[in-house]
Formats: sequence, structure tokens, C-alpha cells
Amino acid sequence: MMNFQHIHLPSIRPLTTAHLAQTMTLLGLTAMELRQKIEDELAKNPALELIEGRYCPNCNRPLANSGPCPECFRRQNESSDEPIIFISPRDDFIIPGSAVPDNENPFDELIAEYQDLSSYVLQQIATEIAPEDRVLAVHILTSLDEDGLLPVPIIEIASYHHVPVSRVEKIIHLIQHADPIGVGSPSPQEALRVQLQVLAENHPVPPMAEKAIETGLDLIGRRQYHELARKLGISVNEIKVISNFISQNLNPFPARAFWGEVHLPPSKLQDAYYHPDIIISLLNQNEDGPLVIEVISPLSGKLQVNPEFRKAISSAPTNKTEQWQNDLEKASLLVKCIQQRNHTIIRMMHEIAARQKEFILKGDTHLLPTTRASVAENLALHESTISRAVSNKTVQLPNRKIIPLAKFFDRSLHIRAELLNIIAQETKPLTDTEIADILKKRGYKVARRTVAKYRSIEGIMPAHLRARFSRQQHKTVPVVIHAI
DNA sequence: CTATGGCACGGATT
DNA sequence: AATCCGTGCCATAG
Repeated sequence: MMNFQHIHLPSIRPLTTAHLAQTMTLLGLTAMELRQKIEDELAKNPALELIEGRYCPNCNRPLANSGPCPECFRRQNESSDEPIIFISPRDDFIIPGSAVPDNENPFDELIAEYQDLSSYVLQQIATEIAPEDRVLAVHILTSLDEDGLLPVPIIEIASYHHVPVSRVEKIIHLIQHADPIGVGSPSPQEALRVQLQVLAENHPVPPMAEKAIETGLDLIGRRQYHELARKLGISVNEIKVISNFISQNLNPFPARAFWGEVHLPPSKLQDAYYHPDIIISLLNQNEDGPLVIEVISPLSGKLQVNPEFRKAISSAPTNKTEQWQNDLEKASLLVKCIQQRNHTIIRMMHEIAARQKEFILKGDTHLLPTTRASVAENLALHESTISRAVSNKTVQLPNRKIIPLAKFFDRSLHIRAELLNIIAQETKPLTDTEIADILKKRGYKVARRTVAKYRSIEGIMPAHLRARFSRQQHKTVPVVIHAI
């Protein structure tokens, strides 16, 4: 049923245990980790060679420019509505917002040139700032770091332009309330505080959340709920609600697409955001067309066993032959394993895309609960293979949000999304039992107790605490700022 | 008496 | 084998 004949990849033969072991290891790596690994190997193994330049990783033809191989692309495009899927070398990502222009240059030109975070924000606030403050705004915006925070002290900006600090502060205030909310804040705390305030205008927020952010963000980060609870004089559970709420609804780094549920060390998290492992987009922005799936290969050159080395091995000095032989084997093994990895990921993404196209296009409510095991079964792979392939990886969706690949396997996401809908539309605060009933009517059979759990996961407070907020008019503010 | 959270159990998933 | 998740039961708060 699936046709991969157009993708030229090595056939799958019985593997040696070494082969298997390494394939497994590589499969669990993110694109960026793989890149590191390859660089390490290149450095210490003379038998391995990277030919610089652009080659199609699927058919090995040289390519004129970056992006997909036109030949492979065309061939797949012919086969109707199947997803178009290929390995895509991308070592030169430019992420919107990460480019920090040199602010020596004339500002307006820069703005025109960079379609990035700075100009995006400036467009929003342009009409609200006095012309003479424009330079200030641009200075601030071009000084933002890649997280959307302002690393420069306000005083410095003020004295540079010989204006009072209060005037700079006023502009920062404006910037902070543009989308993404909190951008331009001097610290994560500040960004969270602004987001919380804006959110509180239209939605219930947990009591004491602001206090918690101010006094104990680091404690929340380290999950030391007990200590914070003591400090604020509230229960540990309330802290948990606050913590959930923050990670679900707020974003300490306004320029980043997601934060929270993924508990990776900061450096890994950053990599995950800037370098997704897979990119899904639409062909010509057409919602009815096939999905285009790029499996990122972190190096653009061609990785191969150095033919010179292979030849030279017969004339190796006798005390080195064993060493060289060893290098040669390891090199060819690595190359094979990387191909194997790509092949597996491609097959898996093909399967996932076929099952979850609705979710990819329309969002959380359309996720079909799926297990890794069932995908494994369909592809005749072992469950642990899929587990490896899924873990730690991130996907960029057509809406440019980057999510963990594991989200495709969330058992309850669609129900939680529906629950979010219900609560967003409620006129009076609904109790858990009532929500459970509504969900049941809509085809989701869940126990009342489970509704409570979902609420907690989503950082939503119990009915009696939602009460006093609920009559507020609903502006068109999304319930969840940086969900997905 | 009602709504909700804590704990713990068992089955599914990794 | 270890972990995650949905659920039932019970205690507690309002």
C-alpha cells in the first residue's frame, strides 16, 4: 500500500548486532545531536569523509541550491495526494527573530530587509508611538535577543538617546503588549508577569500566580513546590496548579514557540526550537493538497567512506592494519546506519502523516489517539524502534509551531482540547460533573474524576474559583497563547 | 449535601 | 521492568 520505490534507499537486509545497536542509538538522536555525532566521528576517523556541497540525500544527485531535490520532488508530486516526503539537508537555518541586525545601519532599511520579530512587532505598534519615539522603539526591538528578551539595561538605551528613562519604559510597555505578548521584557519573570496580566483581563488565572512568578520562578523551575508553598503560605497543590498554568499558558521566552511540558536541559530545548527534526508544510499553501514532509538531515554534504583510505589500506604499515581496518568498518557502518535511520524516520512519518493529517491541518481537537505500538505494527517494526524514533524529536507544523513529536501520541489531547472549548464558551462555570456529561454527549466518555485531572493539566481552576471571572466578555484572545 | 482533591490500584504503554 | 494514565473510593471544604 505504501510505495517507496521512488525513494532510493538501501534495502533492509538482516543486520549484524553491531549494526542494529548503532541504528538504535542514532535513531534516538535529534538532528542536532546527530550532527554533533557525525562531526565527532569525522574528527577521529580518517576513513570517513564528508564531501562538501549539496547532494540530494535521496538520490545522491548534486543539487543547485538548498531545499528539496527537484527531481525527487517532481516524481513524488505526481503520485497524487500521498504525502511528499524526503530527506532535506539544512545546515543553514535562519530562524525569524534570531537575526539581530547591526544597529549602526539606517533603521528603516533594516526593517524592510528583515522580516523578523523586530519588524513584526514594530508593525503592530507603529500607529501607537509618536514619530519621535520611533527611533527608540527600533533601537529596543533590534536589541532583542533570540528569546525575545531585552538584554540591554534600560538606562543604557535612555542615556544613548539622551532621553528620560520613563520614556523608554513607556515604549517598552507598548512593545510588551504586542504579539508575542511579553516580548521586550528584561527578564523571563517580567515577560511572564505581563502575559499573566493580559490573560487575566479575559480569563481566570490562579490566585497568587503573580506572586509566585515574582518571588519563586526559580523554585518552580526546579520543582521545589514545597518550599514555595511555604513561602507564599498556600498549599502545594495550588502551587502545582500555578506551575501547570504557567507552563501551559505562558512563555518566559516570548520569541520561542513552545516551552513547558518538554523537560529538556535549556541547551537541548533551544536546539529543539531552532532546529526541528522534521518540517511539515503544505504544497503551495494549499490545504487540500498533499503534505510536504522534510526529514532534516543536519549536514548538507555527502557522507561516505573515503575511497582513498580504502585503497591505501592494503599498503598500511603492519602495526596499523588492524586499526585501519577497524576505522574502515566503523565508517561504513556509520554511513549505513544513518541511511537506515533516515529510512525508518521516513516510513514512520509517512504513517503518522497519513493517520494524523486532520490534526496537522486543523489542530488539537482532531488528534486521533494513537499508540507507538500500533504504528510499529503497521510498519512491521519493533515498538522500541518507534519509541526511539519519536523520543526527543520535534516537528514544525504548517502553522510554523514547533511541537514535540510525542504529541502525536497523546492519549487525551483531543479531549482536553474539547474541554478547553467547553470552558471557553461556558456562560456559567460548569462543574466537573457537568463537563463530563457534555463530553459524554459529544462522544468522549470520561469519568468525572478524569475531567478534574484534565483541568489540572490545563491549569484551569475548579468551578467555584472560575466564577467571579466568567462573566467577562470574550474578546478574540486565544485561551492558550502558546499552546500546540 | 455537593464539588473537588488525594491516594492508590490495575491496566495499558513505553 | 518501569512508567503513565484513568478511575474509584474516601476525606474534606464550602
